[in-house]
Amino acid sequence: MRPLNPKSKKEILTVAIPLFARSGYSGASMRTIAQKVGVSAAALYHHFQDKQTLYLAAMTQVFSDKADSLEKILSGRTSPEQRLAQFITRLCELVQQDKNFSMLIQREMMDGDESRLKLLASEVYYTLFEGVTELCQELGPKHDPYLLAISIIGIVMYHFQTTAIRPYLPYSKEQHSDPKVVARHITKLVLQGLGIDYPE
Amino acid sequence: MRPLNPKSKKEILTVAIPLFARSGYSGASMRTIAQKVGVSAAALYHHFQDKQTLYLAAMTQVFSDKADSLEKILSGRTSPEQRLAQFITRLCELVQQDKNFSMLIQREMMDGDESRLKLLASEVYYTLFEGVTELCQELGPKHDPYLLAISIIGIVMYHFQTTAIRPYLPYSKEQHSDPKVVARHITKLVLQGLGIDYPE
DNA sequence: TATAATTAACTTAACGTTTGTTAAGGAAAG
DNA sequence: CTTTCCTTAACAAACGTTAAGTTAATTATA
Repeated sequence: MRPLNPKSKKEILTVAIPLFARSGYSGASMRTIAQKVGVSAAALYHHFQDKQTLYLAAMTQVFSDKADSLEKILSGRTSPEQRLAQFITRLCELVQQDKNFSMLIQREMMDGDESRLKLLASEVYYTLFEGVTELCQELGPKHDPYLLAISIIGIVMYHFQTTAIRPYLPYSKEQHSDPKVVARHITKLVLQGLGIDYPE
Repeated sequence: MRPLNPKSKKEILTVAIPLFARSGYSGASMRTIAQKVGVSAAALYHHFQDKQTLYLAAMTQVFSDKADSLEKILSGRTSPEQRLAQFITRLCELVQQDKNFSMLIQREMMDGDESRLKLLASEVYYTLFEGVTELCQELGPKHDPYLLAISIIGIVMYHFQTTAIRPYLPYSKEQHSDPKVVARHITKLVLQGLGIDYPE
């Protein structure tokens, strides 16, 4: 009989995303995804042409609208220092609250072929990166804005990438996973690194 | 007939390492590794109990001695500023010249279960991290030394993790991949971030 | 010193499993 | 009566792994 709750594309993606994030493309099988959805493996092919298509749809879904709130901050009319602080804080929150997002970005940067890297760049990074680079230029000519932009984004990403190994490292404390604490640390470091006094 | 050039464990590892780095554990098959070595898949089982064992041996080989040169710098008797500058420069060189190293670290942080994370921590990170944290304490109490240590290592790692996607981002220039340029940028940023004047 | 026994380093062939994917069909909603 | 959303069954290919046999170098024995 026809199922009472037909599974939509979105439901499948919702299940597939964390599986791809945790196990990678080759690590997450169609059967595993199907099972978690509560459906046969063949059913997935009713919604998606093949695994690649499903994977790409998952990527696009995770990436969409993610950069929006960040771009809004970057194009705000407050002072550059405030925009930087807000940007860092927001990025920390984002990365902390949606682990799939940062894990999938990471995987794409390692596994992605040219076409998928282009997708990642255009869908997530490009405009965002442009905004950060321009903000860096505003903040002062002390550093190469490109290198500075990568540094800022990199610090944030890395702090949360290392979450899993953190417990096995010395001096580790719980507060180091708090996005607010991390955000303040990074903001302070970067602003002072730019020769700007950081209030409080 | 018996092969004229019997393949040693090390030769197999030399081939396996870049394959694991590029494709991950499940992405690199025993047959692929064997083919690249120039040997049958079954031959690998003469040298290693199973795939897990081969993988772990590859990890250990890549990680061994990697942290040594860095630890030497950290325990040097020069000024803290100099040690930081040297450390950052050396880490940039290391990560740039052995891509397998940083890719495998990255994969382990994502894929590794508890036992493998412990291996990674004890084999690569622990002593190194301890050294950087202590250096950070010496450099001044302006920041939490733990967060600062992660930030420093993170900036370096991220700069080289993003190499693949770099060409598709705005403002990208070739010099941004030069470890010397990156090292100088990071050193300047961090030292100024600590309120220390960076010479030159 | 010649020869027999052992061992290291493989080979081919096959195993059972899992993989992505397809074919054929069925039930229910519009 | 078509379309949507699924099912079970099956496919060939690739997977990790093992069994059994082969060759050549090494070692032990006579």
